[in-house]
Amino acid sequence: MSIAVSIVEDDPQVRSSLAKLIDSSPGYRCVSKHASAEEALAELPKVKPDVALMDINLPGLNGVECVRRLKPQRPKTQIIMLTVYQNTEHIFNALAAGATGYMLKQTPPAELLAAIKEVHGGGSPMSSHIARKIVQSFQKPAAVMAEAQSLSPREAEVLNLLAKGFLYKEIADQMKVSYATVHTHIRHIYEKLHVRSRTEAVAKHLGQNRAFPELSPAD
Amino acid sequence: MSIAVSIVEDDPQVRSSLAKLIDSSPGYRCVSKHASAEEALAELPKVKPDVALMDINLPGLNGVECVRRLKPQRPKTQIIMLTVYQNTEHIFNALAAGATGYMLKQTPPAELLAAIKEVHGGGSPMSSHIARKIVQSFQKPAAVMAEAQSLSPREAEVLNLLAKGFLYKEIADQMKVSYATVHTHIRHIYEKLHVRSRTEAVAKHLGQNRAFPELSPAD
DNA sequence: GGGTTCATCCCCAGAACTGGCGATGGTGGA
DNA sequence: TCCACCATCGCCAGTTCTGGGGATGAACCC
Repeated sequence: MSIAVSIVEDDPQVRSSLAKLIDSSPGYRCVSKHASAEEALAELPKVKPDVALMDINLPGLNGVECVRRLKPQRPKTQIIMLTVYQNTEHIFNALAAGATGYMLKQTPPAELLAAIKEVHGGGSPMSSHIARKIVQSFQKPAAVMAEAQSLSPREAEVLNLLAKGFLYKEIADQMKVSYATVHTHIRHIYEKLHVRSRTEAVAKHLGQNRAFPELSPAD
Repeated sequence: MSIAVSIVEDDPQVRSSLAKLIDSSPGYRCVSKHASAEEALAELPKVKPDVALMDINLPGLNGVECVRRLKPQRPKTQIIMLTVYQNTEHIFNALAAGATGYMLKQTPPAELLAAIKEVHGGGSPMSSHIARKIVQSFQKPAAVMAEAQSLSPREAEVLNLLAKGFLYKEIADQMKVSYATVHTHIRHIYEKLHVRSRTEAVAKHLGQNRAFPELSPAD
């Protein structure tokens, strides 16, 4: 059976050329086209496509919001964002909302078809630069790495428990040491990481300020 | 100029067949082969390859540790992990350590060559199932999403600032409201997210317990 | 009008955290 | 041997957070 694809895209030209590409390729069929998120939200649950190509920059409700609302209703429909935006915020928001692929609009037709097949087969296709940005989000800055390295094993253990929101007392119980010891470890952690509170330490530890790297305290 | 590739792999057969593949493909050349992480750490800074293929399961120092130590010395060398492990912990650890690609050993030769080219060209090649797992790590569980949705815009704003480690007073200043208002918002956030402290709220907000989803307080 | 949600502000008491000051014993390197 | 680091434990003062109890006005919907 061919892969059923829906298109959500406001530009009539792009929309019809995508549809044409899909319908003219064996193994694929375009089952619906939508000019707005609102229309897609109304129609897609009935159409039940395998894959949806979703523009981000839609008039009215944007593509990310559309994904966020659509995904709970149609978890099996795999959504590929198709956009010109390469900034990390858009990427993370789209993926967090439930998209499984993220391709740039400039992608050549053959690659786009391959992406549709890949997402339908359990993969997560992305343009190469997008993939690199996602991978980089796992990599902490060298400075943070160096600081983290300076923590002793015991201190690292405490930091992990701190990050889960445990109280000092709970950490003490789990590590089979006294409250005072936990307290001391934490003071050392704060010194080494140059922070003044558990939340700052945790934010640093989780490599955070990922999606929203605006500003931080004491900077 | 062809792409200079080094191989770090303890199995002599796999090692030599990889080398053979690379050397017999135009545009690629195998510049060194290493049977252990220790050897690679000593040699690679001299060899200066463009790309290194790294096994995870090495005797002695493992591949992830090797990457962690190598990357600071050779930031330009792009490292592709080549392994049989598909579990998320290995993947995240490898990427956090500085690997930019993650391919399974069963990958067909043509794809492996494409991956080398891709990583050298600024991408991050990964086997399709690996990519999906990485993307899934951005997607928060439905329950957390629902809770997050219930936050008012103002509360969401407070939560973002909480996540950066600001004090109540600092949040108040930035939002141009009183300490009491921040306090009230935070109490509402805690109620809606079912947490009892800022760190728990932040952990939930950042969709954390990603890499280490062991246990959490009050579970 | 009545109900709801939101955003804003206030007081208070108790719990938890932060940051000083200690201390001991063990381990491992210079 | 001495020094550095680590892990463990203690006390105390001050700060910050948590969780109750209020309150007001505005906006919205039925």
